[in-house]
Amino acid sequence: MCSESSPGRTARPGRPRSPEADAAILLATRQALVELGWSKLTMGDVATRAGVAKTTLYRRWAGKNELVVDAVAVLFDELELPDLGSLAADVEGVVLQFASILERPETKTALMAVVAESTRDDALRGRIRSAIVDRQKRLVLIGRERAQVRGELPYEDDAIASARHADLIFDVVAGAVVHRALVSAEPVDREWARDFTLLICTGLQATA
Amino acid sequence: MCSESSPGRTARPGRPRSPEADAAILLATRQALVELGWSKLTMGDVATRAGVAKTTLYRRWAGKNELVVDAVAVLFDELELPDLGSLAADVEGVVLQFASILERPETKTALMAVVAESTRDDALRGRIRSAIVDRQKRLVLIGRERAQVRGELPYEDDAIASARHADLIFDVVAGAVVHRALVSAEPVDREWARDFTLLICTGLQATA
DNA sequence: CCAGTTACGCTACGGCTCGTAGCGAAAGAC
DNA sequence: GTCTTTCGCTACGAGCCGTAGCGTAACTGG
Repeated sequence: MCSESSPGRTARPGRPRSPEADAAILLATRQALVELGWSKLTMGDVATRAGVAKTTLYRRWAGKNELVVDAVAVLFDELELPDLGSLAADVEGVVLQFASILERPETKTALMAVVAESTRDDALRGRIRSAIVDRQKRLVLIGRERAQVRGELPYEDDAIASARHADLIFDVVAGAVVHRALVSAEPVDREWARDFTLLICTGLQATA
Repeated sequence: MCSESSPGRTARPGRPRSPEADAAILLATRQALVELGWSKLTMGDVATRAGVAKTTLYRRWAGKNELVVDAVAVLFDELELPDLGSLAADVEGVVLQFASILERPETKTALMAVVAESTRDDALRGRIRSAIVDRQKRLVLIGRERAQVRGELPYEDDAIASARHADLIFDVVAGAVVHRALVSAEPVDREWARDFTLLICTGLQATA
C-alpha cells in the first residue's frame, strides 16, 4: 500500500525539474547583475544567458524580486566565523565577513533593491529574512555565545530581553557595514573594522 | 552696461519655469510613492497627478531616480536637533529624528531603491549625498561638537582622524536605524533608541 | 509497453512604460 | 514687436512584461 519511494516525499509523477537549469539560471542572474545591475536586468535576458526558455523562469519564480533573492542568497552560504580568541577579534571577523560579500558587485546592486521592494511585499521580506538576514544574524549569535563562554559577556536570564539585545547588536553591526559600503560607498577594510570594533566594544566616550 | 538685473544670476530670456509646477510634481511624486511604491511609480502617472505634461518632467529631471531623490529630499529639511543637555540625550534625539523620517511610507520605499541605483551611477550618488546624506550627517557633527563643549568627548587634533571618526559614528548611527527600520522592519521607538544609545555610549561589555 | 502527468522550448501576443519628436500657444526679456 | 524659452498635447518606435498555446521530452505507475 505504501506507494512512496526512496527520494524524500516528492514522489510526483511526470518529468522532474532540471537541477542543471536551476543552477544555470541562478548563475546567469548573478552574471547579469554584475554586467547590467539590478534595474537593467530583465527576465528575458537571464533566460537567454542561462540557455533556457523564459517560461521556464516563470514556472519557478514569481518574478525578478524572488529570482534575485535566491541568486544572491547562495553567496551567504559561505558565511563562517572561526573562533578568533576574543570578543573584539570575533566582532572584527564578523564585520569583514559581511564586507567580503557586500562588496561584490552582484550584492551591492541587488541587496538594497530587493529590500526596497520588500517594504511593500511581506512574502518577499520573509524570503529575504530566511535566505539572507538570518544567515547573517547567526554569526552574531555565535559570536555572543562564545563571548559568554569566555566570560567577556554575561549570560542573560530574561529570554526576550536577551533576544532583543541580540537584535539590537545585529542591527548595529550589519547596519553599519551596509551603510559604510553602500551609502557612504567607502571600503570596509581592516582599518575600518578595527575602528568599528573599538567603538562597539568600549563605547563612544572611551574611544578617544 | 551692466545688463544683469536683480534676481541672482539667472537672467535668462524666455518664459521662466513655473515654480508651481515644480512643487506640484514633487508633491505628486511623494503621493505616488505612498500609494504605489517605488517600483510601480511611473513618470506618466506622476505627470497626470501633478496636472502637467510628461515632457515637462523630462525637461527638469533626467529620470525617475533623480526625481524621487529630489521629492524625498525636502523631507530631510526638517531635521533639527535641539540641545537636550547630554551626549546620551542627543544621540537618542538624533536616532528618533532619523526614525521619524525613515518610517514614512514615502521614504521607506524610495530611499533603499535610489541607493541601490546609485551603486551604478556616480552622479546619482552625489545627488543623494548632498540632498540627503549630508543633511543627516550634520546632526551627528552638531551632536559631537556639543559633547566636546560639555567635556563629554575630547577634541581631536588630527583633522583627518577626526573626520574619519565622525564618518564612523555616522555610519553606525544611520546604518543601525536604517537596518532596524527597513531590513528588520521593526519600529524605532523610544525604547529601542534608549537601548541603542546605551550600547553606543558605553559599549558592548558595559551594556549587561 | 502504454497511458497519465509534468517540464521544457518555442512562438506569438496584448498591454504597459519609456523617452523623444513635433506642433502651436503662452509668458517673460529686450 | 521680436526673440527666446516653456508648456500642453499628440503621436511614435522601442523594449519589457507575463501568459497562452503548441508539440516534444522525461519520468511514474499499471
